[in-house]
Order: sequence, then C-alpha cells, then structure tokens
Amino acid sequence: MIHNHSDLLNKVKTDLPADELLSDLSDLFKLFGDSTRIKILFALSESEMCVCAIAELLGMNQSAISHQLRTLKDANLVASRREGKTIYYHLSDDHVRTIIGQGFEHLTEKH
Amino acid sequence: MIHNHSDLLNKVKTDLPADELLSDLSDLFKLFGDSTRIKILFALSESEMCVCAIAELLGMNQSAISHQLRTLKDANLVASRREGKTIYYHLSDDHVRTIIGQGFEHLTEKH
DNA sequence: CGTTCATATGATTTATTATTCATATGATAA
DNA sequence: TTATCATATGAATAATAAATCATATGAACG
Repeated sequence: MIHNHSDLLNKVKTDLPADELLSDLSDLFKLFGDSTRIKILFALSESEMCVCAIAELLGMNQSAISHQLRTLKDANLVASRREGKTIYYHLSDDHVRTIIGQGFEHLTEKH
Repeated sequence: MIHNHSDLLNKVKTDLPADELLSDLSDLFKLFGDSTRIKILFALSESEMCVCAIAELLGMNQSAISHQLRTLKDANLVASRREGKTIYYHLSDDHVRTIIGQGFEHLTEKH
C-alpha cells in the first residue's frame, strides 16, 4: 500500500454512494441471483399465477416456492391477492421486467 | 394441486427460457448480489484502479479484494492490465453500468 | 362444526460462498 | 541474485441461505 493513489482515492470516495445504499443495492440484486427466484419472476412477468401453479411449473414442492415468494414479497418485488382459497402472485412493478431484461441483454449480446 | 391451471402452465412453459439460460442469468445477478463486489464495480465505474487502491477504499485486505476481482474477471465483468508491478482493473463493458443503474433507479424511485 | 384444499411457517439439514491466513508468483531495482 | 513490492492463490473457517419436513393457518363447503 506504499504506492500513492490518495488523489484517486479521495475522488472515488466522494463519488461512491453511502455504504447502506450500496448494501441495499446488492440485496436487491441478490434477489435476482437465485435460479428459483429468477424463474418465478420470469413466470410472473408472463402472467399472474397461484402458488401451486408455480410449483408445478418449476417442478418443486409447494413449501420451497412459498418460502421464495415470501422473500420476494418482503422485498416488494411481488404482491399477492386472495381469491377464495387460492392466492395469486404478480409482479409489483415494471422495474423487475426492466432489470431482468438488462441482464438478458448482457448475456445474449455477448458474441 | 387439484385445481386446474394446465392451460396457463402450457402457455407460460413455452415462453419460459431454457433452464440453462435462466441459470446463467441468475449467476450473472449473483455477481451483483454481494456488497463487496458491488462496491468494486461501482468504484471501477468511476475509474480504473489498482488492487491495493480498491482494498484501501473499501477498508478490506488485499486478499479478499483479489479473490473477488478474480470472480468478476472470470465472469468477464472486469478486465485488467499490468503496468510494472501494479495491476489495474477496469470494467470490461458498459452493461455493468447499465445494470447497476437500473437497480439504483429501482431503489431510489420508490417513494 | 369438522373436513378439505391452498398456502404459510418454523426448525433442521445441506450446500454455498465470503473472508482470512499463510504462502506463492512475478516484476523491478539495488 | 537477493530483496522488495504488488498481486494471486489454496486451504480452512465462518457465515449465509436454499430446500425439506412436519405442522399450522385460514377459507370454503358439506
């Protein structure tokens, strides 16, 4: 750490957002960083779905899906409505589609 | 799983990308889903930096930063060049900025 | 009511991953 | 060549989190 970069450090340090914001940001991306959740979000970007439909679509058990839906709901990425015994989930806003779309572009645009 | 949603399932199933692609997508987001890596990427979006500068900026030891840079390099999110004993890292393309920007927007646009 | 269906939840197990420590590599300069 | 500086790497530890199992909740309907 001898070699000098204090000028650069000061510059970057002032531009870097607060730790808490960066932590929130990584927490957000973490939600997209699991294949089960990405599949759920992708499915919901097509259509509102109930829990057991998602479970059947992904070939996973109901409990696992419920846990992940809870995570996504706590983060306000999805919302739900009840209709009798069934609970339907949907994306809570369009940012989810945009973020996934950007990731997709990154993957597919690479040669 | 008695209640019927096979029509919906068939529709969504055809639109859902292949498992491998969705897995790649979550792997991509996973890289942004760690606060150390997000900080590194953010810093590099300001300026090319050497390893020890990043370590000093984040208040972490050199080894931890090196390990994370390796992860980011393996995923082609960052690239490096050598100048004498020093190795400078930079973002490998603009998608990184775009993806982080989208996440940022999502966070800040919420009331 | 009690039963059934759809979903949620808590606890446990299992798997994954970030950081640390010690050491290796690789370039430079004396 | 030896010493030093900057970085990389392997192994081990520690922390986090996903899936599973068993069970709880809560609505509808006989």
